[in-house]
Amino acid sequence: MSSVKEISKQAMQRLPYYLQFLKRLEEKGETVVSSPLIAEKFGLKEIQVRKDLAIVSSVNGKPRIGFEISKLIEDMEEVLGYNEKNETVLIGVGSLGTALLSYKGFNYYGLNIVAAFDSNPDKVGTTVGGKPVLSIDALSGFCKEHGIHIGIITVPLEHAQSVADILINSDIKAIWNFAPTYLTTPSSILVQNESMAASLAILSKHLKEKLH
Amino acid sequence: MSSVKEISKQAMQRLPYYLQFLKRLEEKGETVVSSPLIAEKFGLKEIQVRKDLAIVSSVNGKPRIGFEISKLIEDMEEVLGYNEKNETVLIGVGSLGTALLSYKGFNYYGLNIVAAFDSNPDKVGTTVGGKPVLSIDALSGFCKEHGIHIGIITVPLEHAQSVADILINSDIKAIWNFAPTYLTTPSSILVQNESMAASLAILSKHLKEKLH
DNA sequence: TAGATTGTTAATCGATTAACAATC
DNA sequence: TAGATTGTTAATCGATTAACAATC
Repeated sequence: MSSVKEISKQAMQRLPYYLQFLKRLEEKGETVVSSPLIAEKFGLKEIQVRKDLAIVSSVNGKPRIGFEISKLIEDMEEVLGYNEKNETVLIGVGSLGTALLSYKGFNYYGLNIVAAFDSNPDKVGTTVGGKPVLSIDALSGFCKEHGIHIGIITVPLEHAQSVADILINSDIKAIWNFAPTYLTTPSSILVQNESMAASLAILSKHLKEKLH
Repeated sequence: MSSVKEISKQAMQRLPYYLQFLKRLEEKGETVVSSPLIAEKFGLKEIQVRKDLAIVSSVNGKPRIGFEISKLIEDMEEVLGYNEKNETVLIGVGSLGTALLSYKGFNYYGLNIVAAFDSNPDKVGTTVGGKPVLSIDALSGFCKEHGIHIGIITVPLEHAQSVADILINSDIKAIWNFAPTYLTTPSSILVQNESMAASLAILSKHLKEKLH
C-alpha cells in the first residue's frame, strides 16, 4: 500500500470494470467489499483481484472484511486519473467523431473535448454535441494557444497521418487514434490506438477456437 | 510453418497493422517484404515480427529476401478471418450505433451487419446506413430465424445486460460489447469488450508516467 | 564468398497463480 | 476460538528477446 507499486497495463484495464461495480454496490447501500466478491462477479481468480486491489488501495484491507467501498472508489478514480482535467481536441467530424462529441461520459473520465476540427467548410462554424467545429487550419494555433495536450483523431485512414503531423507540431503529448492505421510519431508522443480491427481480430480468434 | 502454431492474443492484434502496411507496399508495386522492414516501420523488434510472420505465413520465408507480399496478405486475411462471412445484428441505434451502421469497412473484415434493433418507436421502421431498424421485440426471433451468431451491443450502460440476456437466449455465440459495463454471460458465449474506459486508463497511465 | 535474413533453441522478463502465515 | 480474508513470498506460465546456425 504505502510504497509506490507498479501497476501493469492489464491491471489498469481491469480497474474501470471494478470501479463501475463498486459504484453500483455503493448505490445499493453496501459499505465494504472483498476480493472474492469482485472475483466472483467478473469470473476472475481471487488472488488476481487481491493483487489489483493491493496496488490501488491507499490503505490495507481488513482481514475477514475487505475494503471500504467509498475509500476504494476514491483511490481507483485517483489511479485512473479521473480527477484530472485534461482538455482535448477532436479532429474529424464524421459519424464516429460526431458520436464521440455527443458522448456525455468523458467528463467523468477527466477528459473534456473543448473543440472539434474538420476540413469540410460546410461543417466549420457549426456546433456538434455543444462543441464548436473549427477549420483544420486553426488546429495548430488553437492547441498552442490553449495548451492542449491530447488530440483525438477520427478522420478517415488516409488523412490520419497528416493530422498527426499537425498535432506533433502543436505541443501535443498524446494522441487517441481511432483511425485504423499506425501513426508514425516521435517517441516523446504517446499514441493510444483504438483499433476496431484489433478487437475484431480477438473476436475472430475466439470464434474460430469455439467452432473447432 | 506447416504445423499448427498457436498465435497469441497480442500477436493477433498486431496483424491488422502489418496487413494494412503490406497492402500499401503492394499498391506501390513492391513484391517482397522482410521482418526488419516491418519492424522498422512499427518500432518493434525484428525478432518479434519474425516470429509473428513465421506463425502466420503458410510458406517459409526466403533468407536474404523475405516473404512474398501477395501470399502473406492472403495468409493474414485467412488468419484474421476476413474471408469468413459473419452476419451480425446491432442493438442500440444511438450516436455510436449509427456510426457503426454507417461504417463501410466491416465487410472487408468479414462482418456484415444485417439489421439494427432499438426500443424507440420513432426509430423502428427507419433505415440507418442502409440497414433496417427493427423493434427490440423482434430481436430474438430474427436471430433464430436468420442464424445470426454475433451481436453488437451499443445501448446505454443500464440496458446492456438485458439486451445481452435476450441475445443469450437467441443462439448467439459472441457479443461485441460497446457498452462500458461487464456483461454476465454463460461461459459458452464470447464477450469482446470494446471499452473506451479501458483505453483511457492506458492513456492516463502513459500520461502520468510521462509527466513525472 | 560475404552478408542479410531466415527459423530454431534457449534465456529473460513480466504477469498470473499458488501456498501460507498473519489478523480480525 | 474458528474461519474468512488479507498481504507476502515463491512457483508457474506465457510472451518477448537473445543467440546462433542455416541458407540463398
